Amino acid sequence: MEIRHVRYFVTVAEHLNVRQASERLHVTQPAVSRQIHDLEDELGVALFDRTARGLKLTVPGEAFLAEARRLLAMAEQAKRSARLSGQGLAGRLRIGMVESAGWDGLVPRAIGQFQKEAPGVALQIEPMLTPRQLDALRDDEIDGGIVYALDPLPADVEQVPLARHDVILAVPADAPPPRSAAIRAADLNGQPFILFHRSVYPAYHDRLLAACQRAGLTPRIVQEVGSEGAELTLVSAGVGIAIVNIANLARPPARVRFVPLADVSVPLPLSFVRLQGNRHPALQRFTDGLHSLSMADA
Amino acid sequence: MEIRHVRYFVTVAEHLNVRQASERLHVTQPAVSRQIHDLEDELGVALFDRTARGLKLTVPGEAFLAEARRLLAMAEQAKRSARLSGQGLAGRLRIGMVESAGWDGLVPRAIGQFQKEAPGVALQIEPMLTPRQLDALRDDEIDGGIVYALDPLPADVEQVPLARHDVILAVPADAPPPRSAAIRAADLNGQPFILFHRSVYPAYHDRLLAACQRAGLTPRIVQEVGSEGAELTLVSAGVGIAIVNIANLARPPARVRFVPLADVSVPLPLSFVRLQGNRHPALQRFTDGLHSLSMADA
DNA sequence: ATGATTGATGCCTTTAAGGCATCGAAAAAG
DNA sequence: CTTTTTCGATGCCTTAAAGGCATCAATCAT
Repeated sequence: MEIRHVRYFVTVAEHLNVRQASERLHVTQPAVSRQIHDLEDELGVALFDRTARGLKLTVPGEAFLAEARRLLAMAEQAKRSARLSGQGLAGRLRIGMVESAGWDGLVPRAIGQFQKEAPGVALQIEPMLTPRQLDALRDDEIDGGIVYALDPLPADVEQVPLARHDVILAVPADAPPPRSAAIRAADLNGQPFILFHRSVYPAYHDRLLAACQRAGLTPRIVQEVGSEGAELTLVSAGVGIAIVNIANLARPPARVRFVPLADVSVPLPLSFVRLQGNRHPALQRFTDGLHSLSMADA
Repeated sequence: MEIRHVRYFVTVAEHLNVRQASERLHVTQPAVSRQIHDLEDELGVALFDRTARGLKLTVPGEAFLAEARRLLAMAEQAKRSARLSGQGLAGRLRIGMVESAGWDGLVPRAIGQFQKEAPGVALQIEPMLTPRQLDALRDDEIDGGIVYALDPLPADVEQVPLARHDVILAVPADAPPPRSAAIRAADLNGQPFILFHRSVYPAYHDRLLAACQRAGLTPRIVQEVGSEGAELTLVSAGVGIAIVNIANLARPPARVRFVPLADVSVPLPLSFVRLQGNRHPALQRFTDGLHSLSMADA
């Protein structure tokens, strides 16, 4: 039994007339007649009663008709599903993302645009720090990632540069306002510092401290925490000050004031990454969207 | 796209190896290879990534695989459904029945046996009087009927004789017991009679009265009702006596006593009827069951 | 290096679907 | 009641497509 048999059968059952059905199917009447007979032979059951005025469905014919209609619908569904998936318009797309990338700038715009042009894709944004994302890519837990590319990336990882973030000083809102618009790092020696623990993101940790050293600052670290969010919580509480991602300007905590640092810079290249040769169509569509938006920005 | 393409695809997807799949499918490797390519061409999507070590499903391939499995299952289901229906082992069977036929004898046994051998068939028993059943047969409201064949049946109705019922006298339980085992009709002249209205079943009505006349009884009818059940209700209430179907012996009302009539007989040939040429497989199976049981009885 | 896999391809055979002409039966029209 | 039309079925041939065989190129394992 092939789909053709089923298609012919349903058409004949709808017309109860072989000739009309054959016209609709764009084949000759004997061809349809024979296919119906072949189908009946295979099923071992008469699907129609033949009369001089046309055909009449038998009881097994009616039973088969109901199933046949569902079968044809499902065949169409299968084709559509594969095609949509091939165009990146259906399925699931798992994207890892450093939290700070989502608050403003290119990334939220890209996500919005993608959901508009591919509403059939279930976009799963997974908040993750950069090192974890690179592992997740390998283990096929995510299809793409939005990371800070501090270390050189593995050779089989493709990269789309998105933005360049940097760091800024966060101080309690009730601290005395700085004398100038930007603070010099050396003036912060002795102040209580809050920092994330090195294991969270070693490369970032190392570069941040190196930049401070270069500017003549050896921060007196009073507390180490697990995330940048936790740093800002402690700054809000007045426990100390911290050097954090400039992206936090787009989501300022009420009790924190941000102050530019004149002589400390840790370039944070925000990038979209994916495994080279990954042919996931929705991923390709997402990548293209990012590309065109980052072109437009530049 | 034909079912063959889908079947080949699923087999290849399960082995991720064209040669192994081709062995399983009992065709050569190039044949499978080509069918998969044809399918991909039609869908406009690569379903597999080809590597030197074998194949790997693409994202659209995975999407299609899920649908393809359901499609194959449904194709099998459709075939099975038609075949079972053809053997009278699935579907629905609507049987009209005069109520009194179901209480005892061949009919309940036949129904029980049928449900045992064809549990997939939904057997719908529709209680109906004989004239209504003959109309219902015509209008395709029922597939077969269990009737009293008093009048000659229409030419296009087939008949399986099942049993011969007759009539019996029903009197209130608290009436004085009869002097002899059987009563003579003439002794009932003047007694209050309850009868069903002629329109309910004219042929039965006429024969019953004719049989009474022959035995010298002109019943004094005090009430006409719509069914035999209603007659027995009034007999229970002591309103009068009635001549009813002997099948009521198998379901005696508490306040009614049945007494044989020595000289009144209205043969009631219980028959199974169906339209000639009706090829309904479950109906055929049901008819065969009745036939074999009625043979066994005789 | 080399032999053993892998899937792909060219060429041919075989199978089956499709087309044309026609048949026989039955209903509709005369 | 005959004639005509319409119905699906069938025989014969053509065409299209699936299948088989031999072979290839690429890759991996030895």
